[in-house]
Order: sequence, then structure tokens, then C-alpha cells
Amino acid sequence: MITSHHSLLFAFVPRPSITEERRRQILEAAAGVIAERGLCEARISDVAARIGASPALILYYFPSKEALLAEALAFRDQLFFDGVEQGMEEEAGAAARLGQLIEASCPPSEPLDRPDNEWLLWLDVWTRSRHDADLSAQRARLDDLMRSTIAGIVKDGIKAGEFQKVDPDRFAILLSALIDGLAIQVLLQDPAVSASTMRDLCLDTAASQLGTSMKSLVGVAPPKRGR
Amino acid sequence: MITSHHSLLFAFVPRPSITEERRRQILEAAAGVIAERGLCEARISDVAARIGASPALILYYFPSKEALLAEALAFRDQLFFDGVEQGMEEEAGAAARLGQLIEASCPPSEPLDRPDNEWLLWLDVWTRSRHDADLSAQRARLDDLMRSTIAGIVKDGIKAGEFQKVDPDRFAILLSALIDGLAIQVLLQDPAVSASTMRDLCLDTAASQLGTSMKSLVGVAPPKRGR
DNA sequence: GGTTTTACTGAACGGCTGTTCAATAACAGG
DNA sequence: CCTGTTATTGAACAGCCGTTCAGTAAAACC
Repeated sequence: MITSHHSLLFAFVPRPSITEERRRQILEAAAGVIAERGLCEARISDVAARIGASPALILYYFPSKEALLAEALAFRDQLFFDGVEQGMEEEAGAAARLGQLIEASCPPSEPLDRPDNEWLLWLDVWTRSRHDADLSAQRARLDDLMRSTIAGIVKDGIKAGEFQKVDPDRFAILLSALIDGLAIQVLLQDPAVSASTMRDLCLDTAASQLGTSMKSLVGVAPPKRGR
Repeated sequence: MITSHHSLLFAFVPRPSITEERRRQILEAAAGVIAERGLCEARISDVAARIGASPALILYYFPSKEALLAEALAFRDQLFFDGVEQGMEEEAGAAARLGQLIEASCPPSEPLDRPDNEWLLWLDVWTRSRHDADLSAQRARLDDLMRSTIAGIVKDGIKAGEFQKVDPDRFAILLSALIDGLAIQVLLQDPAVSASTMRDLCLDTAASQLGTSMKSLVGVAPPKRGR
């Protein structure tokens, strides 16, 4: 009875169907479109054009435009954070790790002119999370992750005697807010705030709050991608 | 010849035609709609409904939806800043003035639950200014105004011996970025950052950077509206 | 009261774009 | 090859919404 429907049996085998790959590809394309045209102006046909397919295909893999865009934002967010965390694994000292995190949190200074900079997605995440409960939860989760990462480093640093005693949670809120606020100016290309001044200000503030020299925060490793 | 066209003569008299008032009323309504539904979802008929008029009327006073929304954002921004600056005129001490500015820059804690909080407009300003050159310029101007206001206060404070010597411009960038970053969390109702913790953090940071006690920053005047 | 200008509206137009669907191509297994 | 499942698409549908416009009410002026 069951064996006669062998197709049903196969359905249980999670063969690496093209589906997952395609979905990922589409999400990537969607993220690019959002970064380029903004969330409001992102059309489903733009996404299709990016992967050289017909608009109908997009709806074959996603139930609606709404769902696609939301998932694309969430997708990118997750990637970003994976990058930040992974970029700090091997660092030993708290100061060095914090330096890396800050470094990774600054938008790249050079290729800011191209309008598909994926950092721009954050702006859309913020505006949209007001109206999308799922995205709002995701955003809160990631911000919380960011803050607890910072707080963890600070706790380690204090315990190791690298930092002076401060409230780790308070510091985490401060630093992550500072990063966000400065990133806005950088992304919007405010002439008063370049990527390097952002970096300096973050490092400076962290150093002064934690009682460390700024030098000890600056690592030697190449900058990683991140928020 | 001219006198025969007496209507033309009247055209030169800037009679307080209903036009200006109506435009203002519409802009106000538009700002409300944007705050409530978000810039993308704002429909022209929503604005019309708010003032109990037909959608066609909106297009009678504004050339297009695009123009209306852009102007509405600019309008609100200007109002906000007028409020901030005007709220500080009479304060004498630099510390007190800075305290007022910070106070005015925090979203009100109580009526945050209502979704038409006009602070939310800032998020839309940021996302849209990427694609709207006019709005971008306006935003840059206001941010610059904010920073130079802060810097001016700091300069006064240093000269008066109230503050310790710091780079005023650098401090201005820092504080305004901190305000922006914290405001995002507050507006998005992140449980970790309430309006009062935002206020505390801003005051605290300012005090520590400027070498003043936080107490001297806290004024007695009621909080004013602002960003 | 008649006439001109201003304020306003209802209804229709039109385009854009998300979505559906039936039809086709690609492909794997037998 | 045949067959059934999966992947893909072109074309048509459908609705929403910005915009237009001709027409009406209201007010101002003579």
C-alpha cells in the first residue's frame, strides 16, 4: 500500500533538491534589489531579472512578494551576524576581540559609492519592523545578540583585569547604539562622518569608558564584514 | 491695459488665501499617515480621509503624491528642530542648555504605545533620503544644525569653565549619533532600552565626557518636544 | 442677481505590478 | 522511448491607487 506510492517514500528523503539553492539565490537577489531600490520600490520583476528568470518563478518559490522581502531581510541580517561572531572566535584578549567587533561593525569606507551596499538594508529593517511582527522579533533578537556579545567581552575583560569596572550591560547598550547612530551618518554619506571617523569614535569611546588605551583595541587582522 | 486685468493686480497682493492654511493642514495629516502606516503604505486617500475631504483635493494642492510626502517629511523635520532650538533660548548655563537639548531629544516615554508617534518619521526620512536628493540635503542640513548646536553649547561651556576641554565637533558627532542610535531602540520598543534609560545614558555620557556632574545637566523646566 | 474666480468633488481612466494558471520544457527512472 | 514529477514561463487577470477632468458649489465682487 505504501510501497505502491514510492513517490511518497521519496518525499521523506531530504534530497538536496534544487529548491533550497534556488531559494537562497532568490533571497540573495532580493536583498540586492532592496539595497539598490529600497524596500518600497523593490519589484518582484527586479528580483527575477537579477537571476535571469521570469517573475512567475519567484512566486513559485515564495508565497508572495511580502513574504519574500521579509525573508530576504531576515536572511541578510542573519548572515551579517554570523560574520561578526565568526570573525572573533580566535581572538584571545578581550580588548582585541572588542576591537574586531567594532571594526566589523563599521561599513567599509571605500566602496560606499555603489548604491547596492548591503549595509543599507538596516535602514529598511528598522522602518519595516514597525509593521512586521516577525521581522520586529528578529531585529530585537539580533540587537540583543549584539549587546550580549559586547557585554560578554566586557565581562571577560574586567575579570582579566584588562578593563576597569563598568556595568557591562550598560556599556553594551551604549556602544551598540553609538554604532547604529554613526552608521546612519556614514551610510547616508554625511560629509561630517566618514567611515574612519566612525571607527575612531567608537574605539575612542570604548577605550575611555573601559580605561584601556585605544591601541590595545586595534587588532592586526584584516577587517571582517558585519553590520 | 494692466488695469483692465484687475485680477492680475490682485494676484500680487499676498492675500492670506485659504491655500496656505489648507496646505499646512494637509501636510500635518500626511505626516500623521506616514507615522501610522509608514511611508511606503501611505495612500493619498488616507490623507484625504484624515481631513474629511476627497482624494482629488490633495492633488489640487500638491502636484503629486511623491511631492506631498516629501514635503510632509521636510515639514515635520523643520517643526521638530524649531522646537528643540526654541526650547533652549532662555537657559543661561551651558550645562543646563545641553541638558534641555538631550531631554528634548528623547522620545516621550508615556505615549509610546500609540502608533502615530511622530518620532517614527525619522526612520522614514533616513530610508527615503537615499533616493530623494532634496530630502537628503534637508536631512544633512538638520543633522548639521543639531551638531553645530551641540558644539556651540560645548564651546560656551568650555569658555565658561563649566566643561573640561574636549573637541566640541567630535563631541557633537558622538552625542548626536548616540541619540539617534538610542532613539531607534526606544522607538522600536526594544525592551532593553526604555526612554528613561536612553535619557540616563545620554546625560551620563555627556557628563563623563565633559567632566561635569550629571546633576548640573538636569534642568527643572518641563521636557520639550523634539527629535 | 449675475458673473468671475476659487474651492472642491465624483467618476472615470490608465498604468503598473502582484498573482494565477494552463501549458511547456527539462529531467529522472524504468 | 515512455512517463511522471519538477522546474519554468508567457500570457492573461485583477485590483489597487495615483492622476485627470469636467462639472458643481461657494464665495467675492460689481
